[in-house]
Amino acid sequence: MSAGDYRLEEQIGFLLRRAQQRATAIFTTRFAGYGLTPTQFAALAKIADEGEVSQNRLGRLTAMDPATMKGVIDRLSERGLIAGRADQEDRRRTQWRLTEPGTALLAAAYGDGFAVTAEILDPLSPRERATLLRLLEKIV
Amino acid sequence: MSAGDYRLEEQIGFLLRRAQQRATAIFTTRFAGYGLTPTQFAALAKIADEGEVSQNRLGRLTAMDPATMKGVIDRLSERGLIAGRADQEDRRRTQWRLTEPGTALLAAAYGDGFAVTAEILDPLSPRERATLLRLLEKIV
DNA sequence: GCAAATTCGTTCGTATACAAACAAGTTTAG
DNA sequence: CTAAACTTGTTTGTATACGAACGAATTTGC
Repeated sequence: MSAGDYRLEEQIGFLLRRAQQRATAIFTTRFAGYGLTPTQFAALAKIADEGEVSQNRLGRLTAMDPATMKGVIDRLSERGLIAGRADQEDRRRTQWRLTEPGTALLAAAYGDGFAVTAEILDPLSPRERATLLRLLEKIV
Repeated sequence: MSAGDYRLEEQIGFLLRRAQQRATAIFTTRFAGYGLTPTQFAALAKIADEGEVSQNRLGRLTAMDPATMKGVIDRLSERGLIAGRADQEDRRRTQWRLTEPGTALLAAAYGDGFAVTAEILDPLSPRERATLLRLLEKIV
């Protein structure tokens, strides 16, 4: 393979990066009123699913490493959207849950979460959407 | 739509983020010896394609905004992989090109660029690979 | 020909993202 | 039982990523 054959635009990594840029841009526009980033929204949604969850477990559920998770938790906590309590069984752990304002904000934002997904996938037919999700699942 | 219907794992934004994480991890492993990040490699490859290119134009070609592009250019320049010269026609512009070490490093790295793409797409059949690229193209 | 609009590049601030190294606590193996 | 291995969470450093605001240079519209 010679250098001249390498076309950046056709590399899966480059396409994934651009697709994520568009997805993030759509999310940012739609969520401007909430002041939530994609990862913050993901964290809130997963805490809601779990009821109460430790920081490391939340990181695994939302695909964030511990160092990244800490920053997200700190910002949500400072805003009063989540609250932590020391775990009695394992003194290394903090268990996090939604506060009342966090629950309310998340309830208000869910609809826009669906709208973001719809807008990202808008250029595709229903069949193509299912195919894309299936193929992405296979390479993650 | 109720809150309970929102499944983070099935949202296209979340899948794109995870897919890019895997792609970046594969790239990082394969390129450890070069000390190049995905964006740095993309910038070098595009400068090679263009011969000489301004900073903003390179940003458009590699899908980086001007603020991001500056950091990438600075790091490549500090390493001596690229060199800039003032544009005579437009005094706001700097034109960037590969240095000899930059050309040599890029030539050595291209093969690993193909290998990264192959490894990311390894779980898919040839037909699925083409489909994935086509669908991603439609949503970027 | 000149004011308005645009482009080029920079700086600042905020938010992921992750490697590496670490302390403290918990679990496991022999 | 206890040393080794592992887990949890933190800190530091580097690298995207981008909004916003800016000065300087160039192009456009009339």
